[in-house]
Amino acid sequence: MNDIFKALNDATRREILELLRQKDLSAGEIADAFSISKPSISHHLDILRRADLITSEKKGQFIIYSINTTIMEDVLQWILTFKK
Amino acid sequence: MNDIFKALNDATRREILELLRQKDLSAGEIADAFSISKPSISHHLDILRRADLITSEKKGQFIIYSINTTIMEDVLQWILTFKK
DNA sequence: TACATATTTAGACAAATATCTAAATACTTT
DNA sequence: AAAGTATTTAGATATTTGTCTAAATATGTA
Repeated sequence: MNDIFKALNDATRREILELLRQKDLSAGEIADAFSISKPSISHHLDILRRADLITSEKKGQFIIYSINTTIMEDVLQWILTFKK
Repeated sequence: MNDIFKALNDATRREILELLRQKDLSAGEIADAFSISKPSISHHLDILRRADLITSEKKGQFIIYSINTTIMEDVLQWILTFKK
């Protein structure tokens, strides 16, 4: 739970999730969407992956990232305990 | 939105919200629930208040904190865009 | 008014974080 | 095999963050 909130506590990472919500993307494609260096994006992807918010799969020369929405369920449940 | 995720990105602050979910508490009562100093708790309360996750009201010598669940709605909506 | 209680503000410090450049690794193509 | 492309790892650095102690502010009570 700590890892998830930590991962979500960064605007760049939240934007990465919003991109991946639409479709799977390679690390390079993700990096192209931002004006920060590829190593920095790689680091963000690592944090998201550790939190299980995304998964990665090697496709030849590329590494394709996908969102894992099931983990969002945990956050959802936590938030829901406050509603009402 | 950034402020909210920032506020939620700390186990102590999330526990404070869980306490306040049950009932309003004074700053001192909140501090008593943790083993960190009162100034540190005061700082956490400030961050939660800035994020609008809690409100405070002076009652004589005490400051009573209450949870503001309406702000949780924003997080909820953000999370929900990822479900399904 | 003087003292006690409740809370915050100020200032310092160590740990964590986001970023960068340079180098390493892995795959593809010529 | 050599060169090019994609991505990560390593190491450095500046900023942010969580915590502390000491002091300040505000309220209540003797």
